[in-house]
Amino acid sequence: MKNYHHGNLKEELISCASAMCERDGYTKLSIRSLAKESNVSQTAPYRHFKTKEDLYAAVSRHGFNKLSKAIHVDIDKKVTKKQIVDMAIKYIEFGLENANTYDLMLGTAVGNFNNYPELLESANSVYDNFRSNFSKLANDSDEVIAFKCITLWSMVHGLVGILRKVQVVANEPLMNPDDGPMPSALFIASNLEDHLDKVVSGIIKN
Amino acid sequence: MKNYHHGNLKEELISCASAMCERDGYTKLSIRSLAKESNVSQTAPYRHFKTKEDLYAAVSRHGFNKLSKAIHVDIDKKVTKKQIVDMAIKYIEFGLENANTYDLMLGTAVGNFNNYPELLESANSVYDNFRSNFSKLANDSDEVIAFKCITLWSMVHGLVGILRKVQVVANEPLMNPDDGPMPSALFIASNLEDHLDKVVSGIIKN
DNA sequence: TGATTATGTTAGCAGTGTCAACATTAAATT
DNA sequence: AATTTAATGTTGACACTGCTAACATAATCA
Repeated sequence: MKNYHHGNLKEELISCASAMCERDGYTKLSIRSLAKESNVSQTAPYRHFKTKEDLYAAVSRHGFNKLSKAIHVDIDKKVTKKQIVDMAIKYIEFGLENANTYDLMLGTAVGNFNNYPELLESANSVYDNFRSNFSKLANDSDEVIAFKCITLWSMVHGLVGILRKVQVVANEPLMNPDDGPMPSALFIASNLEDHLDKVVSGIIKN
Repeated sequence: MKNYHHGNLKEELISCASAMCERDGYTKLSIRSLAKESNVSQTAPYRHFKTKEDLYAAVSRHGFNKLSKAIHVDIDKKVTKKQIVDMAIKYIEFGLENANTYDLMLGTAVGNFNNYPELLESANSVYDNFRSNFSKLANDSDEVIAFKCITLWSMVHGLVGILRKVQVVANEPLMNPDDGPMPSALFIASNLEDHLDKVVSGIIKN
């Protein structure tokens, strides 16, 4: 019988699941619907993902890899404050443009990254972008660099979350209501640049 | 027949659901398990919550009210930078000590707060704590105040999220591994105070 | 070639959100 | 006070879910 064995199912499932996740949100992503959309039997995915959390971890890893690429800056260039601000903006843009996937990545759907070494590695590579930038900007101890990284990461992570809530929560004239329920990442970024600059300046001053 | 009509079921359901949510996480909270734990029939909750999102909204509102109380500072007192730092620390402590509920509140389980006016009101009351503090600290325009609020809220929100991930993601000596998978809120707070002080200083300087 | 392993399928269990139909009580109307 | 109506509870059912067991087929390797 033809294509009883698919040959490349795992990668196709990850790719399909990633698309479904971003389209409908990870809560709507079911193993059965994924199987259906991939034209395999209900339980075929179980040959590649032991549990649903395994599938989540694979999709999350996919997202972290994408994020890591998105915020990456060339390692040879001299690192300036502006470059760090740029990285922050790219991070925020990723979070807003891939909101559903971001929720999966930074949420609690995958409980403990230690159970998924590959996911851990991909998440670490995001962190490494922060660290390598800060370490080239000043001569700080590892602890201070970690402190700066956490501060900036918290800032941008928080902005991703709050910017999606704030228009709903506060009736402030900060954002253009014509932009719909979620203001465009570009609009936010243009306003944020000054702001991030100040925050980063504060962080750099240690 | 005795207690066919419960009389106070809705509040008991909310209270029970809130406890279950914080105990097991909101994803494990099912209407049926809630009904079971409350000793009513499977579908009794549907008389009070039309959908599961309705139930989520009620639990979330419960959490926002608690958070609002937790970070509230007396309106008569003169507002100092330290007071804002204290508010930030209390916010972070709440997020870490009520992590599962916080995920529900600030996540995407309730899609649009506009569909739940009471929830919106409770979430707004948290925002009002930020705003009222900043507005008493300097003579800023509404836009500037909003900007400061969003910055600080993002910061503390981000810290709640990242501090729960960072130990898993980065192998930095920032936190004491003896504290287990989640470092104690007190430990973090003691380290964070200096840091938040700097961040708040940066925000205040506009 | 033959045995083993990897990868697919079908059938089925327990749990879920939700609805329809019915039962009982409280509240409103006459 | 009696009766109608609405609120609040129950039971039963449907489609969907995560997951497992039992089986079928194909690829790999001795």
